[in-house]
Amino acid sequence: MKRTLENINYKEDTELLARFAKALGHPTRIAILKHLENQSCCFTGDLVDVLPLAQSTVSQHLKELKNAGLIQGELKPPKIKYCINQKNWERAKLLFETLFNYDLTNKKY
Amino acid sequence: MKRTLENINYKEDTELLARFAKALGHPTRIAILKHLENQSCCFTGDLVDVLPLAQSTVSQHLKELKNAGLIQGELKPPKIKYCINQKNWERAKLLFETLFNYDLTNKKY
DNA sequence: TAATTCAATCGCAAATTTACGATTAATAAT
DNA sequence: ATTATTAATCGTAAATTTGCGATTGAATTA
Repeated sequence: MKRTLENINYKEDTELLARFAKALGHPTRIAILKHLENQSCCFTGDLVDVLPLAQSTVSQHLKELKNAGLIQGELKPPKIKYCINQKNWERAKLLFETLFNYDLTNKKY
Repeated sequence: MKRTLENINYKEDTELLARFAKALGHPTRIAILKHLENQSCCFTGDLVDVLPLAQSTVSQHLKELKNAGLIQGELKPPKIKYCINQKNWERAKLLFETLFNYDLTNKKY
């Protein structure tokens, strides 16, 4: 963005939720996460086989999911085993639930 | 993106979920939606007062939320009243739930 | 009719995202 | 020691996103 002289401070939860949402904001990354849910874990190569994208592109998507904290990689040389980061996955789940269930939780009484 | 000669076809739900997630992928837009949940509905001007952003920028964020189907605008000349699009909101909620509750719904038995 | 109000849109600039091929680094196998 | 395998990273290009001020269009009010 341009001319952003001062940064905006949103609530921490808002920032975090947006971060998670942004990471989920690409069909390839949704597909990766769905695959990880099915397989529990998998190697980068498995995903390259499944997705119609170059290895470097898949690697980049994995990096973004990792940076957002949604997945984690474990070294199994020379491969890397990726799994969903359960702790942050639960965190994300709760943040989305809070957003979508606002009416039920806060407006009923 | 570059050199995308053929488009990738993901499942419809995957595409839709990614679309919703992308729209949620900015703290300003999360803030707008939270505000709409609190107020039920509001005018663009209300949001401009609340957010430390230019009117045109807020308008752009509203446009993205509208394009994703998460909100809808109702003409109340010369103002425009924005509300959450309940139908699509529910759709989004379900798609996120399906993603996050995969283990529970599909792996328990 | 003219002035005012509200919000979308335009035009621009900078940053970020998406994608690819090529290269690199690390490890395993020969 | 050399070769092969795996996946990250680099460099590049194009598209998209984010932000702003200025302008426009629509409708209300004076």
